[in-house]
Amino acid sequence: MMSYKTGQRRIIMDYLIKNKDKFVNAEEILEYMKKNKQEVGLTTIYRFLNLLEKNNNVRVEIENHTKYYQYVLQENSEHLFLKCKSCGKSLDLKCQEFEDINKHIKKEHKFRLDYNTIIYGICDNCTTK
Amino acid sequence: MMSYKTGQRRIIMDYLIKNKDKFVNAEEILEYMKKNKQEVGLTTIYRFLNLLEKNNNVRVEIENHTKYYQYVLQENSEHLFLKCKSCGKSLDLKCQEFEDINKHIKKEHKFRLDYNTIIYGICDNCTTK
DNA sequence: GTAGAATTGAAAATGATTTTCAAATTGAGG
DNA sequence: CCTCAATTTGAAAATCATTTTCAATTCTAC
Repeated sequence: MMSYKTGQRRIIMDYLIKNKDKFVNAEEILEYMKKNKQEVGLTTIYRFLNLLEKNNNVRVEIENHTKYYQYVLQENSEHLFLKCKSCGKSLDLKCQEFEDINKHIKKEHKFRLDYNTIIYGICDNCTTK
Repeated sequence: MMSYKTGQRRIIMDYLIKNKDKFVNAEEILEYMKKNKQEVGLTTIYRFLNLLEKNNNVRVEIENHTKYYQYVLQENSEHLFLKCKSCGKSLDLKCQEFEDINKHIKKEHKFRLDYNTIIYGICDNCTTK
């Protein structure tokens, strides 16, 4: 496991978990830290985010040359994630159908799915307008 | 449809189609153009790639701060695409199982899948080493 | 304690992409 | 063929998130 029990990493970690339903970027984390008088440098934030990414603890999304991160809780770490390309609405795909797909991909295509993959689509609401 | 029948866009287009099995970046396209004495500026390449992306004609992947593009042929434009995060091996998911998943997502989750989504995993070969 | 390793962060560097803007090309109508 | 407006082009400059550097600080064993 990662050593974020110590130092500023724990602080960054807490922020990520608190915001587990959004995608946040380094700048936003820094902003929050500043407001709450937490001393963390931008470089440290970037370094830790890279670590989390390498360890597959986060979903990563890039928009406008900026990386956004979402911490993946253990309980959701085996579910695919669907997100609307247009409005951002998103959900964990927990139905049986996806368990089946995972099995199918494993058996027939010999791949182990990366559950942090973000699957994109357009939600009904965005389609009809 | 897009107006790439004219000018340098057609040249870029041809290159993308010729390399439809890889992901290529702007610099590689430029390099190729230079070698073949085709006059196309980097700016034009970037502009056209952005256009293709907006029109959902390409799959986009970002690695090391660099965007890589893969042209999506009409015939594959309704299949999900699976790629190994480690070695890059990839395939179009054409089985019935995925047709079913598409229907499921449409009916139960009210999303229209974006077929240009890249689903990541680890292939057998990369898993066992 | 103390040495070695890991972490931190300010400042500078990086580098792919975008913006700007003036020149060239295109295309629709006459 | 012209002509004019709209589109496209590209060189150079600007942008800006991220990485690198490196010296200082903190942590961890022993």
